[in-house]
Amino acid sequence: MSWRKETRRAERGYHHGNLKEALLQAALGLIAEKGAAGFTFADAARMAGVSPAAPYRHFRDREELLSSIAQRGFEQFEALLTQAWDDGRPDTVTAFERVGKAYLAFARNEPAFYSAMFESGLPVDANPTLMAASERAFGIIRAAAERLAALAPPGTPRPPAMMMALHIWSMSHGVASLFGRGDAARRKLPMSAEDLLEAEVLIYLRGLGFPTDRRPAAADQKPSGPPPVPPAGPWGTPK
Amino acid sequence: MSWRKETRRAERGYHHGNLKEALLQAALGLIAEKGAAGFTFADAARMAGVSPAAPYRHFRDREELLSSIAQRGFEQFEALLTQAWDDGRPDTVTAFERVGKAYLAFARNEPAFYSAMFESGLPVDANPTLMAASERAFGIIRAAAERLAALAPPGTPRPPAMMMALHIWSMSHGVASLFGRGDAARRKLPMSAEDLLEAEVLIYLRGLGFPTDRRPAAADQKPSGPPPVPPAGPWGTPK
DNA sequence: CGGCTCATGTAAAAGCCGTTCACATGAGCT
DNA sequence: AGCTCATGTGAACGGCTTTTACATGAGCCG
Repeated sequence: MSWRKETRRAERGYHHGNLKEALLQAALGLIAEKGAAGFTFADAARMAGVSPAAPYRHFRDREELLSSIAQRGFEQFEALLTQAWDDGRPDTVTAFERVGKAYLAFARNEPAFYSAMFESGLPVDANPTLMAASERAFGIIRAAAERLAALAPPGTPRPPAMMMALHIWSMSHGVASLFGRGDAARRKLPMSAEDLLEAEVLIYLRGLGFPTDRRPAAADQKPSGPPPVPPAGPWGTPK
Repeated sequence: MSWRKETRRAERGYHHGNLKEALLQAALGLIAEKGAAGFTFADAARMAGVSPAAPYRHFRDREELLSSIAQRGFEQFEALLTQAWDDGRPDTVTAFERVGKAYLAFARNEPAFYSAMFESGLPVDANPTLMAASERAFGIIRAAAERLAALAPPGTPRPPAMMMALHIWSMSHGVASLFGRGDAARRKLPMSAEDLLEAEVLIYLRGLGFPTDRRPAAADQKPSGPPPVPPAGPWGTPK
């Protein structure tokens, strides 16, 4: 029996022992449930079994708790994007699309973090730590764009990597915000958010001159290996 | 001296005369100032010079006021998009891009409406009237995409208009959300949000096979007339 | 072990907000 | 003139945020 030294039992005595962490977890659950706006400091305290004033020993105010969550969110986000990018393996275009999908997956699987990070209205640029975490996450997208830009087909002007990164970011964020959430503000879609974004990115990359129809950028990585399943095109099979 | 029969003078007697409208205006200002989350029912009442209970004669609760504002927002949004689209004049691609810019302009110029419509977390799909207004606004983008899809270059499979519309919407929304606001959550950009979106849409359209470098789709409208200023490409002059 | 100290938690209170209800007012109609 | 009902008021309830004074006990020092 693993007796985690945690929020088990209300008779934990006067001192909680791990309140800060418990509050963060409680808040995460509450935000996922009722949105960043509906989340309540007092509720988190109640859920942790402490008085409404206790949280103030660990967070200056409600906003700082939110910031902490956003901070963690950006860190997890960065980790997820890093993993998705996987340093561009097996090939740059494939990895690039995986990053886009990871963005969506994060929005869908971690609505609380996503909400705190992008929809809570907290001033990201006012908090240097938060800002830095945000920049690091975006840095992954930017690094991926850098690699992709370097593979621009010869003869065409090379697209600025920063611009590409911003474009990919805005596409991912737009799709995630409009269609990628569990049930809030959902709209009827003829396709999944994932497919929508994938097609969008593919069309965009094609617009930059990247070959995307068959094996993408075969000269990119080691030229051997089994060819991935060739997609029929950016929007399924044209009938 | 135009004595508008409005919120002039506090001595308006027991009855305000135009409270509903005054509340909407007050709320609009407050939301623009402090965000949809920070906006307060009591504050709106105070600003209109009535007691905190008065608004309940005109709105079931705070959320209904927010809904009303979102409703109006979608209507103005639709009007703006309609005007920008201008039935595809002078040519489809130009008008299409104008729609994208109008989206951005709306987000920038009407932050309160935009906030209520997209960032307030209100359940759009739970309110049929609101939903309908939202659909009508999106309908403009969809109609524009329809016209554009019909012009797809021969020989290539014709892209589904709905998909194009969703793509354009997500791009516009993504750029607007991330970079297009006054000062909240602003990020440093190497270019304006407008230019960023324009380049994004151009690259996307090119990816669909539309000619966008010189005179866009010259065969689209009346073939004569002065050629518009030819853009150097989607991302300025390659140096 | 005894005692000190300080981080951590509590209780109470002030001020705000949303919401409701009984009541007041007066605009508009007959 | 008088009636009626939409519209506004005041007071009250419960909940939230935040502050302040006080309580507790974990960890350290001798």
